[in-house]
Amino acid sequence: MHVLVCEDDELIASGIVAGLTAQGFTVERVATAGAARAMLRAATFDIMVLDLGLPDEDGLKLLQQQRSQGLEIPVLILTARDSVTNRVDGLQAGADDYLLKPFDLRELAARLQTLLRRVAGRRVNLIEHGRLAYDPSSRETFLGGQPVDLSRREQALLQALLHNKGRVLSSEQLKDSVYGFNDELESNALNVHIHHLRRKLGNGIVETVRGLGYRLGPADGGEDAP
Amino acid sequence: MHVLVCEDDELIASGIVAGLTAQGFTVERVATAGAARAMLRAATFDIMVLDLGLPDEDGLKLLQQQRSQGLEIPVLILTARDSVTNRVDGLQAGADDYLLKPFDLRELAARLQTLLRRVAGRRVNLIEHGRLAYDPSSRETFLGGQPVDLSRREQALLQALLHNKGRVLSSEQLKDSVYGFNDELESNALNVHIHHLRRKLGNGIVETVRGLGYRLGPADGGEDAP
DNA sequence: GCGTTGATTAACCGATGATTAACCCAGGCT
DNA sequence: AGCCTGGGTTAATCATCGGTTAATCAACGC
Repeated sequence: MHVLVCEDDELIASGIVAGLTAQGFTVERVATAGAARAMLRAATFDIMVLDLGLPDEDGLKLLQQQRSQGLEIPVLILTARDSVTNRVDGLQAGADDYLLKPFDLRELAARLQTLLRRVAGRRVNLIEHGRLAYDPSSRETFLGGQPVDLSRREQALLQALLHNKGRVLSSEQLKDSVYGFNDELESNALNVHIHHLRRKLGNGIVETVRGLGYRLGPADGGEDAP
Repeated sequence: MHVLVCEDDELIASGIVAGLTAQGFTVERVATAGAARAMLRAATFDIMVLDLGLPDEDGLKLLQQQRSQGLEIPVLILTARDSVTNRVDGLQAGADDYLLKPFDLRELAARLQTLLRRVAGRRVNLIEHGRLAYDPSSRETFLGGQPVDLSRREQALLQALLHNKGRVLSSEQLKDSVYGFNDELESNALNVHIHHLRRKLGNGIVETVRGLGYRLGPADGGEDAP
C-alpha cells in the first residue's frame, strides 16, 4: 500500500511516517502542496493523507484541484482547526475522511484501513510465506490456514521480517520498526518478543544470525516440529 | 439521488431546491406534512430534508410516525429553534442529522452527502450474523429467533458493527456512528454500552481488539456459554 | 574451559478494558 | 405540577493482558 503523506510539521510527519511504516504501509512524505503535486504526477498512490495547513498553498485548494483532474484515491484530511465549517468544506472539496489534531497514530492507521477497504473491499495485500499468511489490513495472521493471535509488538516484528524476506535485520533495525525511531530501549525486550513469535508460529519462522540479527526463515522448511 | 424536501417557507425552499439541484440531486419539494406523507407513499426517496415548523403538523410527529411505519431513509432536520432539547428530540424521533436555521447551502449539501455515504450499501432488509438477526426497518433484533430489547445506543452500536462485519472499529469510529459528529463525549460511555450489548447478546457478539477497538465476533462460534 | 551472545523463564508494572454503582435527565403517568 | 421510571452518562474500582525487566540458562566461538 502506497501512501502519500503531505504534512509540513516535521515532528508530526516523522511520527506518521514511522507509525504507518510499522503498519506495513509504504510511505512517501512531502511538506508542500507543490511537492505533493509532483509526487502525484510521478507515481501512483493508493491513498493520501493531507494536512490542511500547508505553507505554500491551502490544502483544500490542492485537493479540489486534484479531484477535478481526476484524482480518485481516498484522501484523509488532517486539520487542527475544529470548526464545523472546515469539516464541511473538507468533505465538499472531496475528502473521504478527516481527523482532528492531535490524533492517535493507531487511529490514523485504522481510518486509512477503513478507507482503503471502502474503495476496494478485497484482501489485496495478503502477504504469504510458506504456511504463513499475514493480512495487514485486518491485522490477521494465519498459520496453515488457522488464525493466530499475535500481540501488537509481535505483529510489528513479523511485519518487519516479512517486508524484508531473506534479509538480515539487526536488532537496531527491528527496534526502529517495532518502536518508533525515537524511543530508547535498553533491554532485551526484542529478544523476548522474538521468543514469543517463535512459540506461536514455530521455530522455523525466525532465524537467528549470530552477531548480526534475525531474518525470516525459508518459506518451505522450518515446520513447527521437524 | 432523490431528495424529498419538506419546507413551508417559499424563500428557503426555493433556495434549497436550487442549491441541491445544482449539486446534482433530484429534488421534490412539498410544503406540508400531509403532502410529504403523500409523496413518501407515492415514490421512493434516498434522503429527506425536513423542516420542523410546518403549518399543518409538527415535523417531529411526522418523522416519528413515518419511522414507526418503516421509513428508513436518512432524514436531516431543519430547525429554527436552537435549543439543545430540540436537537435531542430530533435525534430521538429518528433524525440522522440536523441543521439550525439559518444555514449555509453548501453545508446542507455536504451533510446530505455525508449521510448518504454513511448509509450507502445498507439496503438489505435483514442483516443476519450467526444466531443474530437485525432488521433495520423495524429496528428489531433477534437472537436465535427470540426478540431482544435493545436501547437506542445499543442498537446504533450493533448496527455499526454489523455494517462492518469483520472489521475492527476504533472507539472514535464507533463514537461517530453512535453519536453525531458534533457531540463531544469525554467518558467511557461507549464501553458501558458495549458491556450492555454483551450482557444482552452474549459475550461472543462483540470482540475486543486490544489497543485498536472492537469488532463483530465470528458468526459461528462465540455462543453465550460455551 | 571461558566469555560472549542469544534463549528462556518468571516477576513486576502499567495500560487498557470491564464492571458496577450513582447520578441525571427526559418522558410518561397520575 | 409532581412523581416515577428507564435509559444515558459519569466516575470510581476491579481485572486482565501485554510489555518490560531482570535473572538464569544454553549454545556457540575462541
